[in-house]
Amino acid sequence: MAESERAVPDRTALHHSGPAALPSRKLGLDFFARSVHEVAPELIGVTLLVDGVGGRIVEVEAYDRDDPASHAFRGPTARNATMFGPPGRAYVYRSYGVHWCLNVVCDAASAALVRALEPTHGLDEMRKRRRLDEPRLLCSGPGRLCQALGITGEQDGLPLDAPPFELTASPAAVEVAVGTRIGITRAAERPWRYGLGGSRFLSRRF
DNA sequence: ACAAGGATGGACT
DNA sequence: GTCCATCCTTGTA
Repeated sequence: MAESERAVPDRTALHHSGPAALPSRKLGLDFFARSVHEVAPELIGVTLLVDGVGGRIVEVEAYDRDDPASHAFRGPTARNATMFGPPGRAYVYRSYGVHWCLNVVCDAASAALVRALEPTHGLDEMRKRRRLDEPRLLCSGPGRLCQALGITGEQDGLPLDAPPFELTASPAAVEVAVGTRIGITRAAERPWRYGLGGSRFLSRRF
């Protein structure tokens, strides 16, 4: 089969209706106590705030226990301890010695990497932290959004249903684009990247 | 003890 | 497109 004919999931789409009809419903720990493969797509459209600064999640990736690309693949270590703890916590790790990346811990040592937000709250604070004005570049990437929201290793292990975190379900139904994950070498073909296909705030187009 | 390399981003050609 | 800063984690000896 020619490379161009290979079945790629990038144009696939699915839907989630939002966890409830109630607008502004805060996500409790039970939301995260499921397979990351259920949770990750439902995170699209969720508003993520840290001390009131943040926005709407437009891109995430799923990593599970039997996933060669996951930090949890080789079992518990000091770094990934949070992934093996209870669901609903923030797993924050340092990437390339420079950046911080935020994950939402789900069931069974799985987690969803939050890769991009559409900034909606605290734009000025984000601009200050990022030393950059352009809204499009504030949170379009896992390292960028952590810098914009002030997330560091200090938040590793903290529960997501309490300050400084606040996660609020989307009031509306969302169409979710699906694609392959970015920046990994192992298990790179798994279609575990989810996002708002048309968003200008993605780290990369679907 | 040591070397390899990474779930990135910014600068540059 | 390419290069690489920077440092911590991990695998291996």
